[in-house]
Amino acid sequence: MDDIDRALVRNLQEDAGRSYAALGAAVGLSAGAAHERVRKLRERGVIRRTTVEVDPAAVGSGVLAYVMVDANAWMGDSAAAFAAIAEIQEAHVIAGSASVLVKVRTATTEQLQDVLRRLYAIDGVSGTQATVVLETFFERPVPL
Amino acid sequence: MDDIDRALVRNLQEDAGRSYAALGAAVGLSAGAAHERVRKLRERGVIRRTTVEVDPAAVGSGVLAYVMVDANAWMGDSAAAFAAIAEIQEAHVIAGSASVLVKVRTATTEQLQDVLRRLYAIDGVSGTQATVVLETFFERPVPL
DNA sequence: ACACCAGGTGGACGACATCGACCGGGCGCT
DNA sequence: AGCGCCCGGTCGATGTCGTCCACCTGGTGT
Repeated sequence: MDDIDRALVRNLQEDAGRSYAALGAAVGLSAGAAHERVRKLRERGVIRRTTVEVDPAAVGSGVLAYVMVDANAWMGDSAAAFAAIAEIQEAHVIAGSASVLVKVRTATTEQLQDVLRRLYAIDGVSGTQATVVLETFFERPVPL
Repeated sequence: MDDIDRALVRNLQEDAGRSYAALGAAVGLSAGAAHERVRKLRERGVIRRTTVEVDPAAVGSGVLAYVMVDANAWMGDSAAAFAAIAEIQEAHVIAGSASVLVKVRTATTEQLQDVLRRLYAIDGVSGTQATVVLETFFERPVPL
């Protein structure tokens, strides 16, 4: 994981469709060498997968909210219960007054309310506090 | 934006490296037709870009925190000020007691503290409340 | 000083993206 | 209702690119 690897990852974050020849040229390597390094980055799990960034509003998820979930029980083993709610994009166990922080995307605020209802149905959940996003300044890849 | 488009996007979210032939087969179309639909999805901005998902811990961003930023002024035009802090991965204007919610990734808690210091330096920022993530259950693509 | 090896180069081969010519079915117009 | 237009599809040709391999080189440890 040297500077060249970091440059490769940065390039792929910008555009994963870039050719290995272009990738190599960008970091001063041949196409074959660039290919080999990227292969190893995948193998090591540094690169998890190559995916596509979607405009949430265009696919019917115009409403974004963060929900602090309070609990009266140990939530460490409840990942599956949160994953079962399709509208939840992220779920984290947090330090602080609440127990879990989830990121929710829905089409409407009514559907957001429905997600809150389903959150309450999870074992151990004692309360929620939703924060609705008014405007997203930016969302960008993991920093290097 | 019909069911076929949704299926295509779902497939590309899973693996953007999939061939157009495989993509077409998955939705009952020829490679050419699949290619054309994906091209239009990009053109329309439904697909913003094709990128690579990176393991944050592997690139020196093992600490994740959400920070509620309080302000005593209108923050609507301050996107650039937040974008200038490289460790900030997301920044949203929110409804509620705080003004802005930011997602921060750093290597250490010391660096997190430094980010908080730089947040205070932004015009209009009057306070911060950081929530450190202990464990991430999951992070997944925008739901369809 | 020598041998080993991780990591790089360049070329060959096959697969895949990309484009164009052609086709069919749905919709609006007369 | 009939006609023609056009969006969106299939199929096939072409060139680029990913992928693999054989060979090379510079650094490291004994």
